[in-house]
Amino acid sequence: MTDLSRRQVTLDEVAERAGVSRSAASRVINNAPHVSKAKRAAVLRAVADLGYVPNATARALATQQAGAVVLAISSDSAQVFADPFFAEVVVGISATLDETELELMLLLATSSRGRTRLEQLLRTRQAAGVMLMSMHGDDPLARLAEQSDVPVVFGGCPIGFEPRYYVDADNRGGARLATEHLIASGRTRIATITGRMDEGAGGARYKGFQEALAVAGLDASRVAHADFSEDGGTAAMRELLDKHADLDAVFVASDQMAVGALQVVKEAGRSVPGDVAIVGFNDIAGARHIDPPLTTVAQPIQSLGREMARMLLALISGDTPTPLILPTRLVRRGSS
Amino acid sequence: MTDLSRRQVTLDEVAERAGVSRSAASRVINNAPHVSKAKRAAVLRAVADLGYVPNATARALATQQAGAVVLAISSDSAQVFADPFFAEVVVGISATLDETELELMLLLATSSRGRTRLEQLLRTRQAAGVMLMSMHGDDPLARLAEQSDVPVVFGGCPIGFEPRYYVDADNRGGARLATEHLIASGRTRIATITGRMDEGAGGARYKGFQEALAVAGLDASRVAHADFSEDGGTAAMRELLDKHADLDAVFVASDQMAVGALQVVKEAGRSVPGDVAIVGFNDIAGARHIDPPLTTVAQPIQSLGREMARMLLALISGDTPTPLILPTRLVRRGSS
DNA sequence: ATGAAAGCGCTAACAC
DNA sequence: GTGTTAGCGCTTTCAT
Repeated sequence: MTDLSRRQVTLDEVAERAGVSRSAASRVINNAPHVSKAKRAAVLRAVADLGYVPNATARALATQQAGAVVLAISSDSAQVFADPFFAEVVVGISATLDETELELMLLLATSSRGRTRLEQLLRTRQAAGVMLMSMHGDDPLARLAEQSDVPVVFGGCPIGFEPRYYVDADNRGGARLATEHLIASGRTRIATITGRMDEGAGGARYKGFQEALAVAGLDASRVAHADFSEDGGTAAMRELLDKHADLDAVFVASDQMAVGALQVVKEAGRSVPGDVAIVGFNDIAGARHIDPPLTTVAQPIQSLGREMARMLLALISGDTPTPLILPTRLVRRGSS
Repeated sequence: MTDLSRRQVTLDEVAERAGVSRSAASRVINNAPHVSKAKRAAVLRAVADLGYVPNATARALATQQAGAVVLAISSDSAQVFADPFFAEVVVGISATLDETELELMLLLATSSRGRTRLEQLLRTRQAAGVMLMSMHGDDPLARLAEQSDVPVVFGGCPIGFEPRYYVDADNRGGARLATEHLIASGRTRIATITGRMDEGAGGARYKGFQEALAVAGLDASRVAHADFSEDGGTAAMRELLDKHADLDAVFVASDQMAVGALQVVKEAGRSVPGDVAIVGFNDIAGARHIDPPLTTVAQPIQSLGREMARMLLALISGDTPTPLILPTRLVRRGSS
């Protein structure tokens, strides 16, 4: 009987059917106190009979609080979202949100339209909260987000400023781990290919690399900068081979770049890991299948999503969480 | 001056500031006719001064139409969304939606809660439209979606029934292409590893395989069923090698499975493509980097997303689009 | 061309 | 416990 109802069933109809006032019905729906057992039951029955589903829009308008949170990816190209990384993050977020009434909106704030939308979101309280990823520190939206009165959690700590609330992977620690591993296996002329230095992850991984080398008293001058992409890795590795022909290992700040770099090294006639050891970062799905299988630093991506959502929920309910750094770990495979 | 406004700026405030009635202001905002040039200008100025942004919730309530569309992934495990495939789809969808006022909500309808949410979405008009992916034909939600009075477009044609509106990749054609390529290169004892046969893509790819073999008058009995996953591919390949030791080629219905299969073939001491040629499906990012690089069938994933969104927009605005099949193409690499 | 008034479906004060 | 009332911010007849 609930099937045929094309029209929205209203609370008034439920109330009428149950023979109670609208407020009583409302109280039952939101299981608030001050309703007699009998009336409560009557309302519940009416709800079932009529197939009542509260109108989220009306509720949002009345309560002045939105029923959705937003995951916004702020970046120059929508293409970055194609990185499997985000899909994993979304799975984590979704898992956490699943236990609430909140919906998840996705905003690829890539075009100027998208950015405007994000800006409006931040200004008006159309969303219960916002999760922001791929934010560059110098992006004005970052500041705006920080000042906004809608709760905002950053995913990844942008370079240049530390947001109040964020969850990030331990990029620096992971890079140290990787570099120390290289050192421990006897390498001494260790290079690095960095990611974009205007991104938090790029800077942090570079810093970790430097630290490890400093502690060991090794030379940290063999560095080439790239942009996290495979092609970038290719170019950077060529540069490295060119300028620092003596290198015997390289810490590459992303697996995608490592793939490109590996190719170049092999084409240059050097063996991996014999002549040159390589360690990547991210543990992408393909990492174990390239030849040789890539040693890399894995980060708990789904947890990242889960924790971002959790932190946002905390913020929404008025708590004051502290930033979170999630551990990374080294996955040893053949390339080092 | 627009910065400090913590409170929502209302239309009334704009109207007052502009010295006009609320209706006039409203007309300007929605650029409706019947407003004098002077008043229009005044309102526009007030909007700019105050930093007015219409309240989407209130608007939705008044107009009875939602400001968001939903992408729902219906599947037993949230994990499927981690497939990079969806990220690409989302990029496509987002690109199309970017030109509209519609927001994108993401619903991983995996838990029973998630499914309930999807169901309610379909029953109540809380969303302007819904895009449904990974639907199994026997899922009751599929029927419900088909009857729902909110516009629904399917991504991928579920097995068992053909939805009114869908966009799909040419899975059957792609599989034929792949198999024909194998035949053309002289293989005669061709096997296949299928995906889940309860999914549209799984069935269609298998059918394409059969067709190609039938046309060539070749035996199509060498088949093992798997579930699209790498582990599934591994197991299926073992089975195949066991039961049909004479095979000289295999069409694998997904790259993930192909990766597993390739491994098994090599471990069995057979060379690829010398002894056994392999063709995959999907052209995942890693396909070109495995050894040997994987020949595979590529589908236009972003286009899939774009077209789904376009079709949904058409539906929302009252048109009656026709289903779309997007072409696939063979990407020849080393494994065949 | 213009403004007044009546909702959209819900919640929340407030009286009883 | 219970019901009445007044909004939330917007759109939309309907008179003027």
